[in-house]
Amino acid sequence: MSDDPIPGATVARLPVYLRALASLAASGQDTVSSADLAELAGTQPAQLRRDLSYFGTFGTRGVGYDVATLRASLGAHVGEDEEWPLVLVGVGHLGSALASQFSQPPFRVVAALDVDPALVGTTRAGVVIRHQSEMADAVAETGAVIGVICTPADVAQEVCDGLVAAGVVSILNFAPTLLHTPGHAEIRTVDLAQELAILAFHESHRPR
Amino acid sequence: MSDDPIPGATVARLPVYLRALASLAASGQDTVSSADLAELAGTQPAQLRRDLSYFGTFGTRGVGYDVATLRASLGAHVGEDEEWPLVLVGVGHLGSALASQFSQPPFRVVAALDVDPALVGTTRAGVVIRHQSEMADAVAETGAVIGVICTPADVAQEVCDGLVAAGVVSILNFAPTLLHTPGHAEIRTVDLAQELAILAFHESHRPR
DNA sequence: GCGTGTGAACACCTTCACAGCA
DNA sequence: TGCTGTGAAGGTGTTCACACGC
Repeated sequence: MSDDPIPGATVARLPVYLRALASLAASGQDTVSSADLAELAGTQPAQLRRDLSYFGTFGTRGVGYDVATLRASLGAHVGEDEEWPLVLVGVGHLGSALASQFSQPPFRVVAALDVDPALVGTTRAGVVIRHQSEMADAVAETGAVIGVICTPADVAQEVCDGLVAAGVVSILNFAPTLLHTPGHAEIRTVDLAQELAILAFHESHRPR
Repeated sequence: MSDDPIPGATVARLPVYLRALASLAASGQDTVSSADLAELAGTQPAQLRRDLSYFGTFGTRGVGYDVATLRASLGAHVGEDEEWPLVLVGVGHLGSALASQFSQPPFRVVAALDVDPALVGTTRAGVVIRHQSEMADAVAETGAVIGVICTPADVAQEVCDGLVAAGVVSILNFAPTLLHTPGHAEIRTVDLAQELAILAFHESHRPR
């Protein structure tokens, strides 16, 4: 019941629930119903209850959920207790944006790499940018566990290979290309233009 | 069979197929099997054939698909023939990155807005940044159809309201917050940190 | 009474496996 | 023979609806 297989769709919603809980906590609310929390998270109440049921029993019937308790429990399951050191490869505009976005707990950018000599030596999110050729050293020294690729698409595969070789097995890829990997690293590709294309599809099929 | 309801999951894969087809076309290949195209797109052959079947019959049994024909047909369904004018709100690092990413056909950034006086008047992707207060005018003058929100989370909702008021009904939101809308505009929220959290979840549940 | 937790029904999506056609 | 197109099967995710406990 605790580490049975959690549906991927449920995992994807956990961060949303956590954010909603954080804002409830910030506004001083200490109890919340599945209806209200679902509303905040953009889901259905039944969906929310089902999702939570994979992790245990948190609510009180007739009352709802204790915000602080639920938040702590979910947070622990998502790994919010540990700190996740990231290595960022490619520090153009996108990389710079992510450097700050991804420096909030439980994440922290501990290394940033680029090939541009003009960028090497400058700072992002409190980290000095090093040259990409130092990847293996940078990963070893900082203990980075998750790699974030923000390079152009044509070099993303070799960057990915380098990260895997350096021991990074979780990779978030923002380059619009499919990455292949020898071992079983986990790679998630976020394709920004894809979302836009989906929007265009719906727009062009909109009933007029 | 042509405009029956297309599964959302299929729609989400179309951009991937189109990119794969583009790279095949670029490399001079004029025919491709479902197995090869699926490989390039990171899917299963049966999946690919099923997806294509929603749009018609494109292949030749025993042979495969004509790259150019398939590409043109899918492209038409996705709206690649028209040009989609975008209005970009919030031109920090993320907005700047998207300005260039989103200026490739069939998309074009036709207006960019920000509140920072230091940014107003400067140029991104060939467009001069205007002050956010001119949103209604900017949309009206440029005919922007899709809005892209790259502002901080705390102002995203009012930006969203402004866009809807200006007549923009398709919105891509990169601020980490849930947007509500009065009418039935279509809003897709891309939460960059969410993907990272999913990665952390898997990493912390990785068998050791 | 009220809201959770959950079996059961449902809808959606993916995969299999093979008939059908070049 | 080779590969597509697709009914049928299987799997995954969502919603219903109600028993249960505060």
